[in-house]
Amino acid sequence: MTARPTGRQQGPRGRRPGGPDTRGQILEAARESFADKGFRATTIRAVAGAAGVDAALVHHYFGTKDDLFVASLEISVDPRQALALVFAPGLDGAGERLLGTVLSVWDEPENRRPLLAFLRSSLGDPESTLLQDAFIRVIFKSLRGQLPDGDAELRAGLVATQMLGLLVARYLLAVEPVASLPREQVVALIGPTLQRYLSDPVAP
Amino acid sequence: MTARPTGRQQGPRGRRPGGPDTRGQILEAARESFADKGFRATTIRAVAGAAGVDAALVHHYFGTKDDLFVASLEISVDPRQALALVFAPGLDGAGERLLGTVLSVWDEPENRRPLLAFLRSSLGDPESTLLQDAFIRVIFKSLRGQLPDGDAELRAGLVATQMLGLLVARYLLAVEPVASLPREQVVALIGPTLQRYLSDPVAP
DNA sequence: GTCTATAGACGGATAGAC
DNA sequence: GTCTATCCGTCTATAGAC
Repeated sequence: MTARPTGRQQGPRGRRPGGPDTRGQILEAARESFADKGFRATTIRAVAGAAGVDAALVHHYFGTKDDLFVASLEISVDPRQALALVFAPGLDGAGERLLGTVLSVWDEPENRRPLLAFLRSSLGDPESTLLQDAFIRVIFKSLRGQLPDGDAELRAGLVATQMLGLLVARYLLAVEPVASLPREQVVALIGPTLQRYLSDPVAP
Repeated sequence: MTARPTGRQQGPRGRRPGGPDTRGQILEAARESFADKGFRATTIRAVAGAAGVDAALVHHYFGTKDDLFVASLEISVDPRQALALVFAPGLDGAGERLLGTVLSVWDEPENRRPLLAFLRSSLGDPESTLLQDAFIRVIFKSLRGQLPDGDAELRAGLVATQMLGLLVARYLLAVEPVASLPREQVVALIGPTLQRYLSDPVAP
């Protein structure tokens, strides 16, 4: 569970690990439901049921449904930092490195569900605009900042189309054979596309 | 309104056009809401309100909410037919032709909302699996059928990632500058990617 | 810490009057 | 054709007992 390392508000003087970690179980059930069904279709009651507790307990630990959603979105990577590492060696090969990094984050089991939850809810519920805009803009801006000026905006947009589509097809819709392809093969097939969007001429 | 040309179940001996086409207004309001907010977040009451009628009338014309959704999904193009036309001249240039065709369909005002509604609801509400699978499989199979054998499945999947991502970024999320780019420029920028997925070697 | 009870809203769908 | 009235279900959230 990724709940521990973040050190958020536990119970006032919380129980030591070893007993049944109810809070963690609730959080895990929430991640699963948000990832599979999105924000709206997820009900507190269902989450509580899956965790084997009462609905009121969910509120007790996490507050409102929005709070629960936010709590279930934590991942173990800072996107800006990861992006900086990708572009540190220069623009050459950045397409492959970018893709490899993103896929390795998504393939990490503890990140998968939070990311899926975020992706699905961003696309499905257009009123998540707060988070959506906040997060996407951070990544987008960060990516744009790594590119040479002039066409940076357009290049970042092109990269976004291919990257977004890959994530949707591979993880959200599970379109075969893309979903089952080993990571290295995806990088070999699609990395060059990203590289072209990053460094090929785009002017008319 | 695309309601006329399809000739579905009107009232038993329906009114001639000229009066306020209530049914059409309801349908238009439904398309807008489904496109903007997805299936779940759309309420019959809100649709009725936007159309200036009572909620019961919506049921009277369209039956259940699912029926209304299905009714709002009609577009003026048969995907299989369009695909066949794209691939008729051969594989050369099929990437650009495919992209141009898809974008021209999406840019048609009367198709835009039905397509958006379908895309948003497919991605957001995973229980639309019936429609989702039906439709996507039709397109996917149709596309695959146009490709030389061997890697057809993989090529179709790769094309899907780029196409899907473009549609999501351009129409659903409206990521700039991709959303505002003229169609021809999008074709020039992304068409070659599709062409490579269609005809470049993919074997290791 | 965990649950019972309940308030308060909202939404889909139907019956039937006009 | 259009609306009023209403039933029934589901959901979030809170107060408070154990």
